[in-house]
Amino acid sequence: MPELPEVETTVKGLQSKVLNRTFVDVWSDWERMVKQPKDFKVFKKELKGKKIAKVWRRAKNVIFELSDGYSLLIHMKMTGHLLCGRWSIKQGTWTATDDGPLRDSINGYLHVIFFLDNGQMIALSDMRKFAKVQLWKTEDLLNGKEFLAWGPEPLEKSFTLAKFKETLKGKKGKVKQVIMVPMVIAGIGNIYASEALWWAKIHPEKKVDTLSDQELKALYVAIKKVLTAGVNFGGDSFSDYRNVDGQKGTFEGQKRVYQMAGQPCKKCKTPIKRIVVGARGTFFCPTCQVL
DNA sequence: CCCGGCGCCTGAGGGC
DNA sequence: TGCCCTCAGGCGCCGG
Repeated sequence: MPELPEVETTVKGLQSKVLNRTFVDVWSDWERMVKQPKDFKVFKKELKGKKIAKVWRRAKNVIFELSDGYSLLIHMKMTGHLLCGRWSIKQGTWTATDDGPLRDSINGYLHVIFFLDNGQMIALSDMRKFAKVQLWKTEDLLNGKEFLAWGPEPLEKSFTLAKFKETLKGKKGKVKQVIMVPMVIAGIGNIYASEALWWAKIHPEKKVDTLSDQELKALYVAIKKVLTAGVNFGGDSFSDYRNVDGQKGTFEGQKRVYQMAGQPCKKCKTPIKRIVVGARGTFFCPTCQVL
């Protein structure tokens, strides 16, 4: 699912394809994905004619900075991904008009398609329909309650060990749950949380306020390590995630625990265990990661 | 205030 | 073979 590395990969792909293009139209067969403005007709009217000046990422959101002081924000949630290609719409259903990114069935759930002025399109494919699309005045977005509340970006230079410790200070609960909260740290989801904790040799259910200085440092290093690897390998290869060309990432070989229950730990050969933490599947080595 | 649980969705997979 | 039930999962929100 799209976490920081997957969203980052999507953003890079978009930067290479859609900068300086202008939105000329937008189609949807599931208009409730557009949350702001709530009325799809208004959304369409406001988006038309806006030019893409910049594409960037904040937390797990893709943000298109547009002309006239607007920004388009897309959160892909679990099964969403953005594809670049060409489609035609007839009687409310879409058809691909080139052999673009529809490489496998998971790409075939297009629910919002943005049309650009050069005939190119950006499509939001999302099997589960959880994705969220919002158009804001950039100023309102940047000063919005939600935007301001997001935690630090773990791959930014300003995210130092001291900053990380400060971030976790006073937090309670199980470490895995805490590092997955967007308002604590941005961009870490279920996959990379399990992976980071394995590298740091910390049990996912260990209370965050009982972590030693050494463990905090190990976790800090591990978070940066797995997210950086995720970006470098173009995102994960085992979820519904696809890049803008419809292809999987190549993180597969880097994976150590996620969805590997029963397989031997890469450090000690103990079978990886699956437990549920905060209603989410969680994978760890019961020997390397003790409570 | 903190934590658990729900809602939004639908394909996959298990049971019978 | 096919139907039905359950589950996964980001994350905001609600209720205890």
